[in-house]
Amino acid sequence: MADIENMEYDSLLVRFKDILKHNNLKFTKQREVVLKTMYNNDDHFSPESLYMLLKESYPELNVGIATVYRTLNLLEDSDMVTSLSFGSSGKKFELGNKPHHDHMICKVCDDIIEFEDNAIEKRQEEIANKYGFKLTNHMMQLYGICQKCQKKQ
Amino acid sequence: MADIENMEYDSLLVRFKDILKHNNLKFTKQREVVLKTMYNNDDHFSPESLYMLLKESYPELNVGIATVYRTLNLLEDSDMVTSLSFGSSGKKFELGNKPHHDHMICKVCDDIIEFEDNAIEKRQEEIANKYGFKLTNHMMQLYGICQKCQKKQ
DNA sequence: CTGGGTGCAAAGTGTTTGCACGTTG
DNA sequence: CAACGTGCAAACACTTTGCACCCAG
Repeated sequence: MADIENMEYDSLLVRFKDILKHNNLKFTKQREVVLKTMYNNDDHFSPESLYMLLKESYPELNVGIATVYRTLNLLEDSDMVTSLSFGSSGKKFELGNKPHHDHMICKVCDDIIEFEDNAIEKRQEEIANKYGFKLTNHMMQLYGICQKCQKKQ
Repeated sequence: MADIENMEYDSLLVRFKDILKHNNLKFTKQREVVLKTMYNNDDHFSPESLYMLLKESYPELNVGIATVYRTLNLLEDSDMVTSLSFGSSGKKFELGNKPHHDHMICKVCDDIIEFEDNAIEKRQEEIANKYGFKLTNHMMQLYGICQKCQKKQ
């Protein structure tokens, strides 16, 4: 997992082009627009919601949902995006240009709050070591009710 | 989330019957057999694998996959089983008769190692408090390569 | 004997794939 | 101009649902 934290858009783009070149893949308008849209609308996207946004923003490109899936999978394989899998109804993807973090998810409004915590990361390493397990990555999600939704009730 | 830790099978059964009664639902052979099978073969089941095991163990009941899904959902709603959602290919369910724990998942052999860690649980509470977030539950999964599979390579 | 439960098959989801055509390098 | 990429629709995998019959209470 290479370090792509805190990169601005141009650097992400360069990195993406590099990955494409190294794999004999081509840089297309569709691929560009997926990356750019995820960057500009910093958020957690379902393939569907990203698809909708792309149709709206670039109607002339006529992007297909299959391309969105293909591009997201490509970006994930290249460690440029990360996916979260919730209970049901598919994954959400986020651009990996931020330091590693985990997520708190509100059960009421589905809002996602990001947080980082080194203490937990460190403890995870210790636990893995104890079991002789070689850690590559993890996912942690805290579920509950966010401040806003608590007040509404 | 009521406390159903460390219950033996009979207590689980009583609890299940109570839940059914309170909701005007019926105690059927199929529902009984799902609970019993999960208890006897303490494991993480996909609906499919549980279904296979049921067909093998109780061929005369002729259980349908739909009933397995319905029963697992019912048990989950009643907080008697918990589900894990992995990257893709659906959820796995486990009976909630053990203290809370999290999972390490081997990317090579798909083996699941359970562990508990109070330090992390406590830290999660602290983080949630910091954001005014009311925590109800969480899931944490560590991905990597287990000891066995490391040796094989 | 009545309302919920079941198996079956069909319908829903979300995601991937085969194909003919289009575009990149 | 030779791949590779794309949109489309069909295929897939997993899960839910409508229905006629069944069974628990």
